[in-house]
Amino acid sequence: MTQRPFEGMKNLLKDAGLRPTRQRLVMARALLEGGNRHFTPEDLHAELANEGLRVSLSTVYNNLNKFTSAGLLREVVVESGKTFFDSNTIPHHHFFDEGTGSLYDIPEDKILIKNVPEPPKGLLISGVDVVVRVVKS
Amino acid sequence: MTQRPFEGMKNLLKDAGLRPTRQRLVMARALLEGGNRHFTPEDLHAELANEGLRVSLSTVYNNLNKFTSAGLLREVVVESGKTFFDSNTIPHHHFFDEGTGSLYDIPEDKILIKNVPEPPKGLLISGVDVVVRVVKS
DNA sequence: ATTAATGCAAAATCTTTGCACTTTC
DNA sequence: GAAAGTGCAAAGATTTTGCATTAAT
Repeated sequence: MTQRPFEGMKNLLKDAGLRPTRQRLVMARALLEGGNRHFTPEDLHAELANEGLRVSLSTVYNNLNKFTSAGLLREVVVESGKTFFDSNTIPHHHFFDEGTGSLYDIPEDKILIKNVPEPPKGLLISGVDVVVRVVKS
Repeated sequence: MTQRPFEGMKNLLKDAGLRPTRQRLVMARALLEGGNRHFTPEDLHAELANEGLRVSLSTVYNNLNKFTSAGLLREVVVESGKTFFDSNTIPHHHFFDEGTGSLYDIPEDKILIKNVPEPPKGLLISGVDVVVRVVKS
């Protein structure tokens, strides 16, 4: 994991074409410093609030979307009605615990996928997502 | 594809522990007669309305959920904020066209998946879903 | 100074629920 | 006639948007 120096966050945002506002710096630090994270907008908003960092919920939503468009985050779809974001943008797969709603990364090269058929005419494969659903045993 | 006889629908529902009401028969016919289908609750509601078959949207939602619990349908999660149902309950995978929102089945045995890692402690694999995202080429 | 971002409240989705009425068993 | 299902309108939950204010270039 690249432990990004504090000052680097500003450049990270600038390089992504995003103005380094206080709110975005706070979000970027929480998300991109340290290890891979899976979270909903609410999760992040609550976490920041807990630390006394106030960023409005709509700004959290708006910026998570901008971060995602800029390639800083990735969206993971595993449950209808909830959006998860993933700070790991390298292609990879997931375990999804249906009971708790927790996600766990599976490195892409751990799973062998072969013989993916040709897509329908006029379409190109943009990505392959594997979700391994798990339940309490 | 098993073309279920008209009368069979009643038994299908009964066998699933669901009272064969007019609304459920109408839904079951639309969904389970003929080939595999992918649809949202809104899709189905509009389709029925088009044919002059009135079933309230809440009843469509409620019954799609009951059908799913009963194993008559399956839920497919590919896009946050939208629930897709699939009348094909046999395990299989999907192409998802991000542009149009269309789903296409991929038979389970077409794709070879190997080396799925052990799930985290205390968890058991309940299913493996592969979504092949495709875009206009 | 210009342009973009924030925060709030309001609106837009999508889905579930409470309850009186109707249908099935 | 008891139990379950329906339909409506209302409530929930999640996400986006309009707009005045504030901050970044």
